Amino acid sequence: MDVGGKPAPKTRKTSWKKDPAAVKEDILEVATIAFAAHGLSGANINEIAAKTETSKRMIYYYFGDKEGLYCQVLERVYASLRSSEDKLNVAGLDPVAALRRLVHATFDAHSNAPHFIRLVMIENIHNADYLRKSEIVPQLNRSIIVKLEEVCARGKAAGQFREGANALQLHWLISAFSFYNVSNKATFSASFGGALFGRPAQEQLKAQVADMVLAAVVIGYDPVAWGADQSD
Amino acid sequence: MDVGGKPAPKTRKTSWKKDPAAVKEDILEVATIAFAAHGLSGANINEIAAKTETSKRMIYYYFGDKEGLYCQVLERVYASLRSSEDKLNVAGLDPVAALRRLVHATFDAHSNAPHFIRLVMIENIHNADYLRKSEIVPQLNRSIIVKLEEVCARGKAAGQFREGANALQLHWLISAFSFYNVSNKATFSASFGGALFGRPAQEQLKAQVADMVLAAVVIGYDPVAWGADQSD
DNA sequence: CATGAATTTAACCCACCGGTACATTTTCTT
DNA sequence: AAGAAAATGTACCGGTGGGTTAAATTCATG
Repeated sequence: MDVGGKPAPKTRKTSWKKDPAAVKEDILEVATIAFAAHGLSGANINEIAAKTETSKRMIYYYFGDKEGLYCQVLERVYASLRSSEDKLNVAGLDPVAALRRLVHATFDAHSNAPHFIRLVMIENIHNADYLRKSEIVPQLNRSIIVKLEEVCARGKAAGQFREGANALQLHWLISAFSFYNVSNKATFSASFGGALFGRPAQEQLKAQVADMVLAAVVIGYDPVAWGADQSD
Repeated sequence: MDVGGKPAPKTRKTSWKKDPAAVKEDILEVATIAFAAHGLSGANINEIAAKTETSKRMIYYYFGDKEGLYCQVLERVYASLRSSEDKLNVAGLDPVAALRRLVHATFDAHSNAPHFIRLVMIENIHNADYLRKSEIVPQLNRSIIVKLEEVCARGKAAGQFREGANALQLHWLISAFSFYNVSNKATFSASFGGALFGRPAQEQLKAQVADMVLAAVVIGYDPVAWGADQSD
């Protein structure tokens, strides 16, 4: 009955909010930070609840248990990163420029999404047990592959890309750089110093990485960034 | 009596062993697996103790507390990986071949050291707080940089490598591939399928990665592996 | 306003687990 | 043999923290 859906959820009458969506969002926001900081077993539900506008009981009311909360945090953060990737439009660009733009954007997106990185690290510690249960994540991830496939196809059609160029492998390559750069910053710095993680070094790294990817895919590409400054 | 120092550790008189080193090793071995599997907070001391030849009491006797145990596990696993790297001798090889060999070896070493990978991941979750306290790890890590520097120097002297080639950046590149390939296997497979993680695909990936690194560093290098099979 | 469903509060429970107390056994030294 | 020191066994503690119980409050609806 009544197709129009529920009455606009914004109408708060007197004292209470009765705004479940907002409460859930609040919990997810806090939980994201907590799980990203301490992991699944390391995060503390009481602490999470304390930083919330609501109470521990509500966490269990809406999410069932700790794992349920964790799963939704995971899905939310995946969706957020992929949506930031989707904003990128490379359809009009020359394939080489498009690919370079994609590499730069992925590198930056990872740099700017530390919560995502940490949660994926944590999920890998758990052998992706929770991610595998998700129905939305695999679908989310299609989009980046589609985008790369499209660029590859155009590059090959233009005779610029090698025939072996492969979207999945490309994504693996680009992700490896971009992910490791954030995920292993702590141990890498502890082992070798922080020289690579300052502003200029990161820009140079980004340019070099793009150059490497292009050199791998583009026929006769002549890398320029290695040892030189390069901007987009 | 007896010459050679302590009485051969095998001579058990009556009941006890009196072999603290072996007991510690046993504990570290079990703890490595446990911490790698569940993380610092996730691992359970009682469980670790149960899988040991000895008792929980001994863990605290030798390692003080959980964190003390974790730290020694971490150092042990770092030492193990680096020592496997040290076995590799590239001094006699042409710089290009030497670098390719180094990439391949690093890739394989990471593939074959899942415990190391997981513990480094876990340590990154903890912002390398424990690694930073270690005195031996930074020293261990010098050796790989030294080796790369030596190859770079030879490559430049021979006019084969770009002047911008830099050992630290190279190590970062090589590690990024090799590490990500193992660390993110679970989530990557969950997201995009396991196609890249079978035997042949891994070999191809390894060859392509080596090709990319070489293309970045070697003047006028013409990549061959992208899309073709290539062995070492 | 009565009713019942949705939402929220406060107090509580209790298993688990990191860590310890204390006694005891074995080995080493002399 | 004796005593010190190292190594080990056993039993226990107590707080932490995930999860629950039951009752109260709010809101939509008739």
